[in-house]
Amino acid sequence: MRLVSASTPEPVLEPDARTRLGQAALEAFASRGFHGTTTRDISTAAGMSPAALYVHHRSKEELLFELSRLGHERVLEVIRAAVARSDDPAQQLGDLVEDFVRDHAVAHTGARVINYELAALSEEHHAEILAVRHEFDVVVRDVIDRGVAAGAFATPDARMTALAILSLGIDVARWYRDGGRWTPDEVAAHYRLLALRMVGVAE
Amino acid sequence: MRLVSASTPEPVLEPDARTRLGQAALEAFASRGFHGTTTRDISTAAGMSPAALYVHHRSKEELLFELSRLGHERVLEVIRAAVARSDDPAQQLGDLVEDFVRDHAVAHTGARVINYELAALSEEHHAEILAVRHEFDVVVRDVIDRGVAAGAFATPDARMTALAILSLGIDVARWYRDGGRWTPDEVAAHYRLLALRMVGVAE
DNA sequence: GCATGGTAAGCAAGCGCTTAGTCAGACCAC
DNA sequence: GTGGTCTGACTAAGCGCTTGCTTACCATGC
Repeated sequence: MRLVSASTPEPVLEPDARTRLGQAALEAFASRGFHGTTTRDISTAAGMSPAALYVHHRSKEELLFELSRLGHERVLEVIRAAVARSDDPAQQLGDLVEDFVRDHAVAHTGARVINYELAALSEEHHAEILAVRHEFDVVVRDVIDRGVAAGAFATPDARMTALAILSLGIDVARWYRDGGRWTPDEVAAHYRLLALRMVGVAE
Repeated sequence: MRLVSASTPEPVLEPDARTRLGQAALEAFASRGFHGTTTRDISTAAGMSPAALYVHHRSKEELLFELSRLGHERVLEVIRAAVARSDDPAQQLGDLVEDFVRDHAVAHTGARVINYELAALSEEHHAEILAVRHEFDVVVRDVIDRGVAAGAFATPDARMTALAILSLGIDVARWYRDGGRWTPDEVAAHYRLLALRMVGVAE
């Protein structure tokens, strides 16, 4: 979040105040929700006074919006990059699901915020985020459509199948816990198989 | 919720105060979350003063707990009934998913509360709800285990597959909107197919 | 000598919940 | 039936506290 300043190299261990506030807010929003989190929770966790939040952000809502926007754009980049690695629809869908799911397991804190705190955004900010989310659908649906056109996939409703595949990944953010039964890679690999089966690809 | 009183038959159109408070709370919690909902929101929507809430419920949290407990027990009954209708694992899993998904689409308001407001419960109440949710996993896993044992299903990890199938249904509550592109029955039928494919049943 | 980044103190509003009391109907001796 | 008592649902008012956010001010480094 901070512009690089060559004149103050500073230790990597201590991120700047703006970043610390963002991290603290992300964790608080993920565990207690936007309305369950106070500005004092955030600023205290970042080691600052309540007023410091307003030096770096206009409001609590705008801080959520910024975290949400950054998170959504990062995830969109993840799935676009996965699709770009191949021309084969089955490979594309498999890679997309694997990367999407792994990301939701590894970054489940952030993923919880971007998936479950949308309703706390202002109307304008909400609309802006929904536009990015719509791109998720488009990317997945396009891959499925191409797979169907190539005869590799079979599904009675590509749009609903795309939604279901994204659902699978999103819900990982809800239930995944660090140090639980599975690693992110294990979940990702299994979900790749499930998604390919959902579109009718036989092993 | 109200005990029948023969001496005051009253019109069916107007539920009693306790029920109205419950319905108002469910809708408010679903759309704004537990912490985003005030006791004044709830009581006003039920057509009463703020103090009326405390005539029928000990606290806002206990009202959430009661809604959550009732909702979970109802859903558990839905999936148990679906499994009880057949002895064939494929039929059982198909029926279970179809009924579970339809329920989450039709009753998405209640389903949002029971799936996404757990963190607002007290520790004791949370634990009690988790016990019911564990039963969901057990029911689905048992069906899949029996299908695998019978040679009807094939999956590298029955436990994770069970979780993924429940995920699919739970996430319906997040995205489903009344009057949207699909009816609950259409979603349920499609998800039945997806779930059966996920366990390796070919059409 | 002035941005930049921070704080102490506190404001107005809103919060969950309580208190003291009203009122309609059920109950019952007479 | 009638008058008296009791009970349970409900409210007006408000308490003590917390909320998001502001203001006035201070320290540091270019």
